[in-house]
Order: sequence, then structure tokens, then C-alpha cells
Amino acid sequence: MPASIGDVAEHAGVSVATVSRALRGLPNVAPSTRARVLEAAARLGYVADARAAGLASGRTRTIGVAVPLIGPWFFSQVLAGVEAVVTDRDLDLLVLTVDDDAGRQRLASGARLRGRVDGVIAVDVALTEEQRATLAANDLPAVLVGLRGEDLPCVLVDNVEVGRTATEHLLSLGHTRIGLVGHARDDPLRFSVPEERRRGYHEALAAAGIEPDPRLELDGNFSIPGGAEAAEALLALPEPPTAILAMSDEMAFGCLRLARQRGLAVPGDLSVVGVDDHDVAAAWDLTTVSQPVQGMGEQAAELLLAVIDAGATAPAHLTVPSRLRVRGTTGPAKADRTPSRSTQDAIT
Amino acid sequence: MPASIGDVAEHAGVSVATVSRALRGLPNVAPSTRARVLEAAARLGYVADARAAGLASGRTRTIGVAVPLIGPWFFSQVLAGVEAVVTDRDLDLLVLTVDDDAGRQRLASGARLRGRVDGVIAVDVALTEEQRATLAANDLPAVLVGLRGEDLPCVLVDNVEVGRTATEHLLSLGHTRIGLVGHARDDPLRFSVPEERRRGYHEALAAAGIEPDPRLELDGNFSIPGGAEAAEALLALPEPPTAILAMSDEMAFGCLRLARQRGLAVPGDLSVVGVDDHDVAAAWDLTTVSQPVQGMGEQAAELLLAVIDAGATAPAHLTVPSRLRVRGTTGPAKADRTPSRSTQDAIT
DNA sequence: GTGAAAGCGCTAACAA
DNA sequence: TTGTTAGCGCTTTCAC
Repeated sequence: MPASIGDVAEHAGVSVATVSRALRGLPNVAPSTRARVLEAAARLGYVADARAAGLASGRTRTIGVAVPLIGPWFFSQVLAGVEAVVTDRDLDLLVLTVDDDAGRQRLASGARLRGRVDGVIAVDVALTEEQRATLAANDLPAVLVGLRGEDLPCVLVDNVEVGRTATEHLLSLGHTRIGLVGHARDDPLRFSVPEERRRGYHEALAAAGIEPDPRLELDGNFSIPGGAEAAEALLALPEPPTAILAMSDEMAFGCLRLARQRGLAVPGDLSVVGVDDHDVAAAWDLTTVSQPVQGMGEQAAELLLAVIDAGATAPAHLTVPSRLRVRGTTGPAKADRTPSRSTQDAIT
Repeated sequence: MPASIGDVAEHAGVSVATVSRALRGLPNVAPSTRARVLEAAARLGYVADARAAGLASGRTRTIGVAVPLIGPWFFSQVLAGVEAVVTDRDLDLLVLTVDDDAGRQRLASGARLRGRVDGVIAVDVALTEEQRATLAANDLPAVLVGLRGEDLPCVLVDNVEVGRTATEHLLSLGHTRIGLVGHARDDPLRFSVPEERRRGYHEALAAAGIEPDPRLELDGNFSIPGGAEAAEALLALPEPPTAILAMSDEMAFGCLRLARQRGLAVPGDLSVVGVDDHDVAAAWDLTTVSQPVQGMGEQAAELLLAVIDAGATAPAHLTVPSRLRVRGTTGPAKADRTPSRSTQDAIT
């Protein structure tokens, strides 16, 4: 049975109101009184019950983050970013995974979050148009990361630019057959990231006068094995690509693994570019388009806290910069690759 | 202003007690009454306030996880494991970072957690003996992951075995000069993992009749850059090692990067073995000692829930298995490496 | 099967 | 500067 505020009051010989004030550092408490209260609280090991404090004050001092998954690099980095600012403000962090429509509905309606958090950050949560509206209409302050929502503050990357930048880099190296490894969602209207990156890829190809070849665009499931499988399928094509743009570094790692298994030189036989700038990317010497993932979490948290503190403001749409980082996995396209390959085959 | 239980009661024409019972699925509610209540609740979009429910019931339906950091792979995987079982039981997850002594003290004393969680899992939190005792004496159910605590339930890996297994593998390949890249904590009594792995390394060397060379044991900070730096220093030794045991895969990645930069063949010139079986390890073909990281999180959560549900039980100490996974970064030691190197130098 | 009422432990007006 | 008191919104006896 932990000590309650009444116990402290009794021991300090003051009222509970004074204990509350003294412990929260409010003004209008005599220094001597405050000292006595602090002493009594310390002696009793008193800590205010968060539920009771929250119930009475209307606040929870907790902010929620909704992610589809916790384990993958991207989400763990966003979480770390949010955590940094949340901890800095002496708030707590509630993490919830939202990976199905029931979860999205609960999130949008505010169910399960009432009395738990003062606001929520939804990271790559593929809400329907209607759910977004519900969330916005909700009394719960919310910020979106990764996906757009008109009437809500968002932290976004220009994913069309991401796709275009990476593709232009490969084009500039002379590649003309460029594989695209991404993710085919059931509903691209909701999880729009792959679709936008693909658009950038198409734009860059078009600008170079290259006709996109649908056979070069494969699903990689945003995972390492998925990337490997996609690369395998691409390389099995009659006219395989000389370069691959993977929509995440993890898929790029899968491509690199497959290339190594096939004995292909990178970038000699195959160039690979990723997206993210994963911690491991530099160690792997992977060319990639970086995004400030942790920074996105921080920005989202700042945005959310501003909404919570200031009440409703105009929903800010923040676009964070991406940047091409050229490293060792991309290089010039061979003038003629197929011949040299035939030669190899002949030798074998 | 969200609807309260009173509003629902009014709309359904029953008392608040009945609403509470009906909504929580308790028995002793007439089906027709329950239906009316559910209908009213749905119409009003009613959700019980978690603070009020918690205050009245004494429970929070939330469990806490304390980690030193959120971003690194190991912690994000443990979190994912915990999250899986927590979500399964329809509980919430509060994440807090504890990375300094003030934080450890707060955690041990239960401060900041009162009224927030029903129990806490501390992952690799380097508590002092005294703090562990405080935590154990606390009314807050707690489970430790990674570090031992006599009077608390723990989920552990046999880290001596981890070090021994990895070292024996290298010895069996003929390596005799084996570098060790780990972490030098101020107080190895508190964060004992590196010390234990080092012990296993020493044991294996001793069993092979090899005298340990302190110059071969370096700090790698459990990070990729740290691993690279350590590898650099090791390779700069007059008699460089032919193999490196890195205490984490991330440090092993750093070693591999450095090796590649130096133009060293792996495993031809240098063998590298890690610990963890990081997602990326397989893609990199890294030999490593795997531990069921996500599983450790799950086990810890199960243990904690058992303590919460069943009250105080004998503190279980669970040891999860580690396993050597031989892949491509380890190979036979060259018979004589130094000579061939001199030749190279001469040519250059 | 249902309701009345007493808290849960705190904060925030309002008095003094 | 300090105390009194009325909630915050729910759960939980205890009656009926």
C-alpha cells in the first residue's frame, strides 16, 4: 500500500492541497513548508498516482505513437525520435501497434486512447479518407507521419522526389534498364509511399525518353528476403536490368545478397540503390536516398506538443528533405553486358 | 467533451453500475439490458476513461518496458516481443528509456511508474545491487531481461557460453590470435554482459592452451563505427589477429567494413564472428551466435503477466538458448599470413 | 438482475 | 500562504 497524499500531509502537518502545490513546485508555498513537505514525501517514498493526478487535472502527461510494427528499422528510429523529445519534456510514451482495419478504426475513433494519452502520432498508418476525417474531428490531438491527411498536421517526405532522384542517379551512370523493387499494397490510395516513389521513377525515365517496362517493377515486401526474391526474379528476365532501385535499404540488402550469391560484381555487373540510409547502409557501402527518420519522429513530436499546448492551430504540413548519398554500390553501366555474360557462360 | 458513463446510463435508462457491468461483459446483466446499453454506448461513441477505470479498479492495463535506448536493433526486437504478448492480452505498452543513474533510481523506487503500469520489464538496465533490492522490495511487479537479479524473475542468455562457443569455433578453424571486440563499462559488476562473454573467450583460449593477449581485447562500444575502429586498431598491431570475435553483430559489421576498406579478404585474410543474429547478418553472410531476442521479450512479458496475475511467486530465472550459426565470414586460418603480407608490401 | 452510494487519490476553485 | 471542498469518471460493495 503506497503512501498517499494524505499521509504526506499528515506527516508534514499541512493540508493535501499544500502537499500537492509543494510537490509540483507551484509558487505560493513558503520555503519552510515546502521543505517540510519534501522531507515527509521523501521519507514516505511518496509518488503521486498518475491516474488520480490525470483524472483531476484532465491531462495524462503521456503521448501515444501508433506504428504498424515495432521491430523494423524505420519504425524503431521514428520511435526513438519521438522518445527523445517526449522524455525531454518529462512526458511518457505509449506505443501501440496498428496493423489491421479494426486497429485503424479504434485509433481514428479515439477508442482505447481516452484517458491514456494527451495526443497521438500515427506513423505510416494507412487510414481511409473517412478514418482520417474521424481522427481530425476527434478531440484527441493527432499528427501523421509518412502519410498525408489534409486536415491534420503531417510530417512527410517528398516520395516522388525520392524515386526521381534515385532513378536519375542511375540514369546518369548510363543505366537504361532499371529494376524497381517496391511494395504492392492492396490499396495504394491509403499507403501511398510506394506509389509515389514509383511515380518519381516513371517521371525520371520519361524525362530520359525511356519507356517503362512493367516486367521490371516487382514487389519486395519492404523486407530483406523480399528484396532478394525480387532481385532473383529480375535477374532471371530475358533482358535483366543492369541496376535496381529498391524502395528501402532493407530490400536493397536483399538485392545485394542475391547478387553476391549469383557471383555478380556490384556495381560492375549490377548497381543497387536503396532508400532510408539505414545504420548498416554506410557499412555496406550502399548508395541510398537518405531521409531523416529519427528527425521525422522528433518533428512530429514537436508538432503534436504544439497542438496540445496551443490548442487547435492550422494543421502544418512539414516536408523533410531527402538526399542522395552516393556510395559504392552504384557505378557506370557496362556498354554491353549481355555479350560478356554469354562469354562467361561459354567458359563455364 | 466525451460522453461519460452517466450519459450512457441516462440514454439506456439504467444506472451507471449496470452500464459498467454490461460494457465489461460481466455476468448478471439481462441480455435485453445489455443490448440497450451497448446500443446507447455505440450511439454516443462512449469509451471508458482509462484513468477513472484504473483509479477505481486499482489496475492500469498497461505494462512498462525500460530500455537504455530505443533505436538499436537489440532493444527494438525485445520491445517487439513484449508488444506481441501485451497486445495479445489487450494491454497497453509504455516505453521508457533509462540511461543514467537518476533514471535507474527512479525505476527501482517505482517513482514515475505509480499509477501508470501494472508491472515493468527492465532490459539491460544496469542496476546496482541496492537498486535491484529496492525494485524487488517494491510493490511493483518487475522482470529483468539480460541482467541477473537474485530476487527478481529474469530472462537471460548464458553469455559465458556465447563467448566460449564463438571462440571455440574460431579455434577449431586453426586461429590462435583472436581479437575480441566488446565493451568496457565503468562498472562491469552492473552491466555484466561483455564481462561474461569475455570470460567465455578466455575459457576457450585456456582450454586450447593459448595465453590471452590483452592487446587483442578492445572496446567497440556495441556500435558499427566502434567495431570498425576496434578492428582498425587490431589490424595495426605488430602481430594482428587472424580472426575477430565481436560481441554484437553491429560491431562485426564495423569490422567487416574496415576489412573491406583495407582490401582484406573475408574470411581469407580475416575471419569475423558476431553475436545476435541481427536481421542483416544473414544477408551479410555473417557467422554469428544467435540469441532469440524477440523471444526474450515474449518470455519476459509472459513471466511478468504471471507475476501480476498470480501474485508473488518464486522468481523464475529463465535461460534462453544461444546457438552458433556458421556462415561465410569465418574460415580456416592461413598457415602463415605475415610473410605473404610482407611480400605484398614489397610489391607496393 | 439492478441500483445507491462510497470511495479510488488527486487537482483546482474558492475561502480564509 | 494555506485550508476546505467539490469534483474528475469510473468500479465495487452492499442492498434490494
